[in-house]
Amino acid sequence: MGLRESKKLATRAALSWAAIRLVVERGYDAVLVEDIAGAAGVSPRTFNNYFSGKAEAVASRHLDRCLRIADGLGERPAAEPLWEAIIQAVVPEFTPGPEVTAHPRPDREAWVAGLRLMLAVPAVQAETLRAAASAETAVAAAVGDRTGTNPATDMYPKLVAAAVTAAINVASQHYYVGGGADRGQIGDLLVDALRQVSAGLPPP
Amino acid sequence: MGLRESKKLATRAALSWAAIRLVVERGYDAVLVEDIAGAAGVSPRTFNNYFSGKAEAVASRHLDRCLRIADGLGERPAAEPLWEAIIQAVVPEFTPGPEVTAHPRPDREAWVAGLRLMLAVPAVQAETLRAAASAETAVAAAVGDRTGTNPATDMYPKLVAAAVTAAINVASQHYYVGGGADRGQIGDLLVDALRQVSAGLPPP
DNA sequence: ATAGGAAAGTGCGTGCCACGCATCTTTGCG
DNA sequence: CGCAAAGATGCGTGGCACGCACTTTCCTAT
Repeated sequence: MGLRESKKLATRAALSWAAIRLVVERGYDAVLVEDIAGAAGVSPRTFNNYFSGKAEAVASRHLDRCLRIADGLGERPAAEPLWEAIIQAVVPEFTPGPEVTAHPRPDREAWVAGLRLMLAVPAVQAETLRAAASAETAVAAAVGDRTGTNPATDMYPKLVAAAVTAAINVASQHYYVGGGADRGQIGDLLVDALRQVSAGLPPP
Repeated sequence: MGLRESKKLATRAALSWAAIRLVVERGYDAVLVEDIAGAAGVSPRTFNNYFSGKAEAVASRHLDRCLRIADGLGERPAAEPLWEAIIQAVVPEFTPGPEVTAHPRPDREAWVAGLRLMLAVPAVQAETLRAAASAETAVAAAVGDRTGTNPATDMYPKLVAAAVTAAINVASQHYYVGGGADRGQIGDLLVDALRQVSAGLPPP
């Protein structure tokens, strides 16, 4: 990768991170595109070369995460059962790295509160869902490779991808919106949700 | 219901219908909020008393449809198995009424082409997904009633609702984006998708 | 029946935003 | 070293979301 592309990725990451940080800290409406661009050290006009709007910038980290899930699924051993491979590909993307867990930041509750507010903004919800949905194509392709099905003709791989997205959405919502953000591990919720979906959701 | 509420519903329906018709005919960017308001016989300012933007107006019919699914599910006999009730609640909402099938309009292919274009607009995709997701609360409540589970504490009813949405999305996409909009019935795709999801999506 | 008040519709003004276009700067390569 | 392509920037414009104040319409309680 040349200098060109790596700088582009760095700018994109800086913009996305700045967008999230500022929105969590100040609230969605109180953050201007100008602020985000400034925080990322770039011109306001350049912001729109990367994202079509504030909401897309905020959701782009979720998009990247879902695309990494598709990649991760493609790299699981072929002998592994499908849903086990899915779980192994999904969970790591939602477990905070050591750089987060090492710092038990005192403002964690403020951060979570800001996150909740951010996720309650309609435009953010919409763009987040769209990000996940657009990544489903890549996930479906990986599922197609693994199961020998064709995403263009069979619904099966697309259904699996959409079901995975659904499980992720429900688990995330249960974790953040419901009061789970304090006591439980989100990874456990994810595993639970994915197992239930893969079991066909029979009435209990 | 008083005159007040029925007028409100009529205005909302008129705005939503006008938005869809104009966007399908002319393309998303070529339609101004002013045009939609004019076609609905209402002031431009009033448009924003009903919808936060063009995209939400376009997606509102899908929102209504998903909410009717929740209602319909609540009215299925309690003895009916859950997933059978779901299928019976979902399918009728996607089968065109006799007022559509009676008229084999000559411009049907143009309409479908416009529809495809409309569904390809990012803002429309995002708002459509958000509409379905917000209706999931109602669907989850109905599932909770039927199965004796609590949407506030258990993920199960929310997972069912999200899985239903996922199946609807995949079947719709397969029908419109894929070439199924001409030969097949969308109802068959929906039944197939819902059955696969309820069977746990085992690899074929 | 009617008066009072709530709810909906409207007009205006404002600030933000998405994006086309032209220009300048940086990068990769011969 | 110099050139062509890609990216960053500045400017201008049309549109949009929404707060606010005012008018109109409808419901309700006396």
